[in-house]
Amino acid sequence: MKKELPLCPVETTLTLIGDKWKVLILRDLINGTKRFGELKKSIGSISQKVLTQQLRSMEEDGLVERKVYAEVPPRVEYSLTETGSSLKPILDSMCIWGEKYKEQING
Amino acid sequence: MKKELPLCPVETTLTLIGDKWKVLILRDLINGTKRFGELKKSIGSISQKVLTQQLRSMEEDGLVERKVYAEVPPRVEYSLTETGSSLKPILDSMCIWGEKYKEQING
DNA sequence: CCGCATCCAAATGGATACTG
DNA sequence: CAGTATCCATTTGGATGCGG
Repeated sequence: MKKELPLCPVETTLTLIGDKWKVLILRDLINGTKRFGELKKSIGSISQKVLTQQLRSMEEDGLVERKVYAEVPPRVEYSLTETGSSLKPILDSMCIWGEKYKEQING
Repeated sequence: MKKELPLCPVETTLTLIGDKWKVLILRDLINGTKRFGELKKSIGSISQKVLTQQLRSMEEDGLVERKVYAEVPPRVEYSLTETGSSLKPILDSMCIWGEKYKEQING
């Protein structure tokens, strides 16, 4: 099921990262490789099913790399691709803006 | 119904603008004040109900200003607040990133 | 440990009809 | 023109149980 890209580039970006879970995953992986279980624990309220879905989707989009180790018990590690890492400045901007906004609200 | 802000600032920002429709509305309004009908026509595939919902939500969040003129037929104009305008750099970054991404894919 | 399959509840969005 | 109200189809996500 190939996603087709929207006409507007802003929308393209949003389609890829504009999701509550995806940004949280990105922020986690920016600090380095993590295992599935670590991600799940770190994000907290996400269900296993949804986390899997999001990771698969981001993998398809070329933002995340998935590495499976043939061990028992199994180990699966996720990391950002170069494309994924290139989103960092945007995430940082969003972070800064979000903080300012919060200040405005709370006075 | 007051929304409570998420813990992570990135998420805060995303809660406010991370929506297919909201970014499109923002991009439209960045170029100046628009009437309801203009927005609807410009965005195209959005339904009246959803456009109203999104605008109301953005108004509550302090991103958009709504101005009603006591005329017949009625005229309602929407514009960005200062807070809303301050999102422009982020939207621009997203736009640029989206274009690069598209090139990579179609490459 | 990681993830798939299934079932089910809730939220979302479109279509339509009606109003000041 | 710019909404509101209602109904309904689709999507989404949580919970649970099973499997490599």
